[in-house]
This record gives sequence, structure tokens and C-alpha cells, in this order.
Amino acid sequence: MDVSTVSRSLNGSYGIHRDTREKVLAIAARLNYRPNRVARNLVTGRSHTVGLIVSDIRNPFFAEVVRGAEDAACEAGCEIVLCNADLDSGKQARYVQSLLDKRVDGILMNSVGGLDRPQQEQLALSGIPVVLLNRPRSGSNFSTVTADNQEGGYLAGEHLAKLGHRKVAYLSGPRDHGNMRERARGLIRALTATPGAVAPIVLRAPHNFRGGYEMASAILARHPDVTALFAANDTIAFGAIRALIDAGRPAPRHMSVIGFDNVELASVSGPPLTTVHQPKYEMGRAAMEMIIQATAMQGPHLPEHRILGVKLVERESCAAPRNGSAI
Amino acid sequence: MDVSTVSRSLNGSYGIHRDTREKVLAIAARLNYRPNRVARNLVTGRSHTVGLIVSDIRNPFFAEVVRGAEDAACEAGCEIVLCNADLDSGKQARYVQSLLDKRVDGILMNSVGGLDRPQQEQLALSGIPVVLLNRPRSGSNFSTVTADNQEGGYLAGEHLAKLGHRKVAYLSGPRDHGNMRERARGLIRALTATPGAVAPIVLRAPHNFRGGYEMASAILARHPDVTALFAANDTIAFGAIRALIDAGRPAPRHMSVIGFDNVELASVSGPPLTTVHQPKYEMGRAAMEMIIQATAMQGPHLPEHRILGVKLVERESCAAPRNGSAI
DNA sequence: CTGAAAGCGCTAACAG
DNA sequence: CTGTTAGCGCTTTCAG
Repeated sequence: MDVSTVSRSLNGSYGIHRDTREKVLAIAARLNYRPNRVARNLVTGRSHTVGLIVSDIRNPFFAEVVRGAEDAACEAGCEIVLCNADLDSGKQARYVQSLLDKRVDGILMNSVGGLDRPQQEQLALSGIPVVLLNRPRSGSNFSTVTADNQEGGYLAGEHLAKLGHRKVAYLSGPRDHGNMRERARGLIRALTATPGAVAPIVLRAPHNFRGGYEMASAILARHPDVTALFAANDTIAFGAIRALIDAGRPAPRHMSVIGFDNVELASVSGPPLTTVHQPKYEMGRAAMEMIIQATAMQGPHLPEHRILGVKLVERESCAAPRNGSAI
Repeated sequence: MDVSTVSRSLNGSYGIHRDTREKVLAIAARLNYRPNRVARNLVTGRSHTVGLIVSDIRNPFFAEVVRGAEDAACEAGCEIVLCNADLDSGKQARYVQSLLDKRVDGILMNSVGGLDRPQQEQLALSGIPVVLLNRPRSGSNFSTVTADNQEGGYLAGEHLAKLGHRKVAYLSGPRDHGNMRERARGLIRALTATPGAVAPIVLRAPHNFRGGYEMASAILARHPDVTALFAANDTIAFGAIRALIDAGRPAPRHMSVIGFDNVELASVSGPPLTTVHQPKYEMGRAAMEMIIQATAMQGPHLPEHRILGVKLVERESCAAPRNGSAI
């Protein structure tokens, strides 16, 4: 009995006698034998592993995306290696390199922004499928999966405008986030369409709780005429809500707050957060499915782009401004 | 120039001429050469990868733990493969098998409860370090990292008792969760130490938002004399808070609620959640460090156990019962 | 200090 | 249908 016979039996290849296979299977089971995947990967060139680079898994948005991706991977018999790159471009580049070295079958990443030109080219030349998350389809020819960010921004702006807000602030993340720029664009579009509204004030800070807290505090201190806050994500919104409470000017009575993401806990904040829902789990799943599919075909795959819909979820953090329109 | 010379240069092994190494490095850089890690793994037998099996990364507790583990892994030049096993023992067993097949250097897992005896033995015999998270050190000789769950339960019970609660309900997860059992034990210890208090009612449900919602609703419907809820984790507590609001009996006025974990968003719920803080990030980090360290030494490593401290974080979801002690 | 040779554990032609 | 023969791309003795 040769190793190749064993290999063929275990892999269910054609051209092997029933009895032989049965025998192999039986004895393998008895010995508790398990083929060494790394040896197999070396020869086949496929690892059944895909890399996931997000900025921080503690952000519930990414947790949701990662779960969707993992479920899809699991169904396809793949595993995921998770990398937290924060907003550190060095870390991001090192992770990409590392994943490439490990011969992952594909990479699903947050953004390719941290990579310089040659690094992006190397990634493209590696031949493995890469899909970017929530990035506007840029010059680079990687695939993308994104929520309809501009539409989401528009929905938020429209809702605020309908309530009577005319002067709103946009609490954004760091400058280079294309998706947040899209949301701002949508907001502006909605605002310019409403008579009497002025262009939003935009603030930038880390897109986390603390950042939201600081931006809201800054608005309170420096722009007393602002009546509504559009946070670029729910976590920022939570920070803002807390800041408003601590300043004795809680939402929605003194200030409306609207978020983006519709994280599970948005329904339990005080007050429950009005926000724009994006299909996080589905986005992760879709991205992973694109990778799996591209991996299955040989030859170069064309970049593909999927935009998933968003919707407004009204809860209790927004209300009409206290004294009509501002100023 | 032989491959072995290249290998030695790149790995910084001793016994190579400065000039040779420089030359190799230079030409490798120029060609953008990167050694194939899977080939290397095959021969060295080490993968610089460790498996992480949690029940669900969307649970903020695990997100935090995973982040701590990933940071520690990153510092040691390792990557993590993330698996969500839910509470499905089949899935858990398959993941363990898969990780073993891929020759991970170690496994950090939530629980070993889903594995049957032979599977546990196989895991132990594999020789790789395994550390269990938040499990009481059981008969199996795997390492563990856990918060001081019993102490946490005690702290919660003591706090409630001091406020004047005598009849409390414990909103737990599925039966086989050792850590939640420990928390209950602590709670009971605190309650039996306070005169007039009765044993807590304990309910079981999935340990998520929905489970919390349902358990709180059940308490309202069937145990009107209960004045305080101790949730086995914050997510359950959030579900309970929501249920109380929906029932028109919001915390803390009509019912006190105390959680466990001290998730970041506990400070933003309405009302902000009083809870027991456990050092999630540090737990993940500690667990990963144990694995890395055990991997570094050869030969069998002895199981090790670390218990990390907890503390009470008072916010606004607990108050004295409305009419003194219950009944 | 460097080259040659063996081999990690598997798969994939190619014969038989 | 099954055995034989080559590697996959690296590391590691062992000579030189």
C-alpha cells in the first residue's frame, strides 16, 4: 500500500477501488491519522485560509463584518486569519506581507490606504483576490464591497432637515476615510436641498468613543448654534451622547444625535440611537464569497464591485430643535 | 551561491560571512524576494500561528479578549486564526481538528466543553499548548486564564444586599458554563451572608441580548417580588434593561440591574450600567503570552493557571428597592 | 564559511 | 486501479 494510494483514498479522487478506499479509511480512523495540511498546502499552492485585515475588531462594526466573513469561509472549508492594523500603515503593510508569505488564498481588507504604490502593485501582482471594504471604488483595480454610504449620509441629512435642523455638525473620523467622505457628501447633498440650511461644520478625530466625546464637547464649546450632530459611526455617536449628558445638555432635548451603522446596542443607549443601518454581516459574507469564488476559478479574475443598501432607523435621539431653526 | 547560503543569510544564522549576507540581502531586496512560509513551516514544524476559538466575536467580551491576544501574538511575530464556534460542539470539534491539521503552535479557546473525552485526549496528546478562557480549572490538565468570577459574583451580591435587596434573580447563560456557575456561587455566598435574603431565582437562556430580554420579561411576569436582576454578562443586562423599558418598569426605579464584564458601552446605556469589571484585554494578552512562552520551550510544559482580579463599577442601574425589602 | 545532499509530508503525473 | 518517481520551497546535517 503506497502513500499515493492513501492520498487518493483520503481525497476522494477518482480511480480507486471501493474496497481499497474503505480499507484505507478504516485504518486511518483506527490510527487516528490526519493528513498534514501544511505539506498539502505546499504542494497544491492553496492554503484554504484567507486573511482579514481590519482596523480594530473591538469596533462592533468590524466584529459583525468579520463574523459574516467567517461564516462564509467556514461553509467553504476555509479559515480566516485576523489582523488588527489600527490606522497604522506600517502595521498594515507588514500584515499584508506576512499574509502573502503565508500564501493565503485571498485578502479581505478594510482599506488599502496604508500601502504605498509599490506595495499596492505587489499585492495586485500576487494574483490572489483582494476585496476592499467600504471603500469607494478607486483607481486601484481591487474588488470592493461597500454600503451605500452617500445614500446613508443623505438619509441622515434629510431626516434632520425634516425635523427642522438647519445647522448641523458632522463628527467624522480621520481624513483619509473614503467612506466617511461619502457620508459627508450625502449629508451635504441633503442639506443644500433644504432652504435655509447652511453647510455642516465638520470635525475630525479618531473614530471611537473618546473621539466622539471630544468632538461633541468641542461643538458645545465653540458652536452653540449647532442643533444636531451626525456621527460618522455609532461609536462616535455614543461618545457624543455621553458628552452631552456630562455637559448637562442631553439628547434629544438639547441636541439631536444621529449615528451610522446600527450596531446592536444602538437600541439600548440612553436615549436609543437613531441611526443609518448598514448590512454589516452581509457585507462580510459577500466579500468572503467573492474571494472564495475568485479562488475557485483559475486565471486572473476581474475586479467586481458590490454596493449594499442602507436604511434609516428612527429611534429617540433626534427631535426638532428647541427654538425652530437655528440663529 | 547555494540556496542554503541564502537561507542562512535570511535567517540570520551564525557562520556566514558579513559580505555574503549583505550581498544576499541586497539581491533579495532587489528581486523583492520573500521566502515561502509554508515551506518553512513544513520543515521546522512551527507555524507561528495560533488558533483562537471563541463562541462569537460579536460578543464585545470576546472582541476585547481577541484583541489582547492578537496584540500579544503580533509582538511575538505570530498570527491568529479566528474561529466562531457558537455553542455548537460539532463545530468546535471540527475547528480543533482543523487547527491541529494546520499545525498551529497553540490553541486559545473559550471552553473545551464541546469535546468528548477522546477528543480532549487527542488535543492533550498533540503536544501543543492549550489555554482555556474563563473556565474553572477542571480535571483536564490544560492551562487556564480566568477572571475571579466567584469574587465578581460576590461583589455584585454584596452591592445589591447593601442597597437593601433581598430577593434577586440571576439571569444566566446555558447550563454548562462553568464561569457563570462561579458567578452564581459568589452571588449566593453574598446573599446567604445577609439576613433576610432568600436564595436567588436562576433563569437560563442564550447569553445574548434576546436571552436577557426574555429572562427579564419572565421575571416580571412570574416573580413580581424580585427587586434586582444580576445578569451573567452585560449583553444580557442590556436585553433586560430594554425589556424593563418596554414593560414600563425601567431600571433602576422599578428594578435594579447589575451586569458583568464592563463592556465599553456599559457607560452609555440608559441608564448607565452598574457592572463588575473583568480585565478582558489583559486576559487575552495573558493567555497568548502563556502560549507563546510554552511554545518557546521544548518538551512538555506544565499547565498553569492565572486568575485575574475584578472590581465593581457603580453607575446608575441600581438603586434601593421601592418599598424596602421585598414581600 | 559555503556547497552538497537529504528530507519535511504530501500530491500529481506517468507507467505498469 | 495501484505503485513509482518527481518535486513543492525550504532548513539542516555533513562534508569540504
